[in-house]
Amino acid sequence: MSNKAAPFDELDRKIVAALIANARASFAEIGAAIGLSATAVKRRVDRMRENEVITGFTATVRPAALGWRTEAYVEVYCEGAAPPRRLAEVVRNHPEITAAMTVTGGADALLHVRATDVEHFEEVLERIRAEPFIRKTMSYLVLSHLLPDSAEAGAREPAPEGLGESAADLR
Amino acid sequence: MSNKAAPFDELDRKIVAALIANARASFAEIGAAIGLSATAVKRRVDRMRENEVITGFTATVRPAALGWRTEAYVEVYCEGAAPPRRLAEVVRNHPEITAAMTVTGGADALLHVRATDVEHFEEVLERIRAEPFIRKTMSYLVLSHLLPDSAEAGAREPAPEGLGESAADLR
DNA sequence: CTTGAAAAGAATGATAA
DNA sequence: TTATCATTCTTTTCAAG
Repeated sequence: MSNKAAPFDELDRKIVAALIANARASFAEIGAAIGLSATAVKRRVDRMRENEVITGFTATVRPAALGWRTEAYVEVYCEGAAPPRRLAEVVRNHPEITAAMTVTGGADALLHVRATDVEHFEEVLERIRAEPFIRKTMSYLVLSHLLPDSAEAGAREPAPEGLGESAADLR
Repeated sequence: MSNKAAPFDELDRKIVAALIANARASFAEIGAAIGLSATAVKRRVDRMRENEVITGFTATVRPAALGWRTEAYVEVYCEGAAPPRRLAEVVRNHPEITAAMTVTGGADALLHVRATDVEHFEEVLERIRAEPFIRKTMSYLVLSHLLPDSAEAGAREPAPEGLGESAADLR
């Protein structure tokens, strides 16, 4: 009664860390770094994609380079009970919302918003506030980042978990 | 007096969108989709990496699969004037902080924190609050996501910008 | 589970338009 | 800027330890 199906070992962790650091690294390269053949690495990656431990591979861009120079978090307060189903619909209507979640605390939801500039952000905010059951919003404009952006990068240390699973540091 | 050095055209935008959607796509594949040879695509990608329009390629993981089941945003209030330099130092001391920025509003900074569970989160919070000049924190635990995670993925429409540059939708 | 060989496909650099 | 071609490297499948 120990590990069920070798869900995630040290080698997997290192592979994930390598792919987070560089999603275009070759399997041979990763294998060389951790002492495995390219084939072995590929099979583990395939398995982790299957299990949705790895959900995809993406390019990280510098939003300012694409013209997105304004970033904000917006707390949303709704009329009465806010059904998350309905909130999700609203959120999808505004492409400038890049992340949205329900949270504890006074607000019903927290949105991450990107806009080209402050004028654009104001326009987005007005659009959001015009949605039927949004009662109030409260915005935090992002001034400067204190960490290298890191779209959640850099698996590091294992953290103990239930039984035999392990976790890796994000960032 | 129009475009200086072809900084970012429609083809570049499509390439970025393709790489955000799948960072492991081959240059030939991307080229076929947008009517360019693999070599031409590669050269444009090289240039965008050079310009740091594209800053890297990363794997997206499902944090819960790695044991990170608790997520929160934490507002930080400091004693007196909070020097961002000093704040950045503090932030780097806690690997559970995956993003941190200074913001407008009452708080001095907003942190994104990942922990394995609520107990771990409490421990992180205590560690942060024990830092010299942190006066107060206010936490928003994330309950559920309203959008598919998207580590800032999916460039879509061009948005007008200064003169002749273009921007792409994130998400 | 692993490795290693072999065919198919991709990356890269030179050449030329 | 672009495409084509040749070389090298990588991915992927397969047989087998």
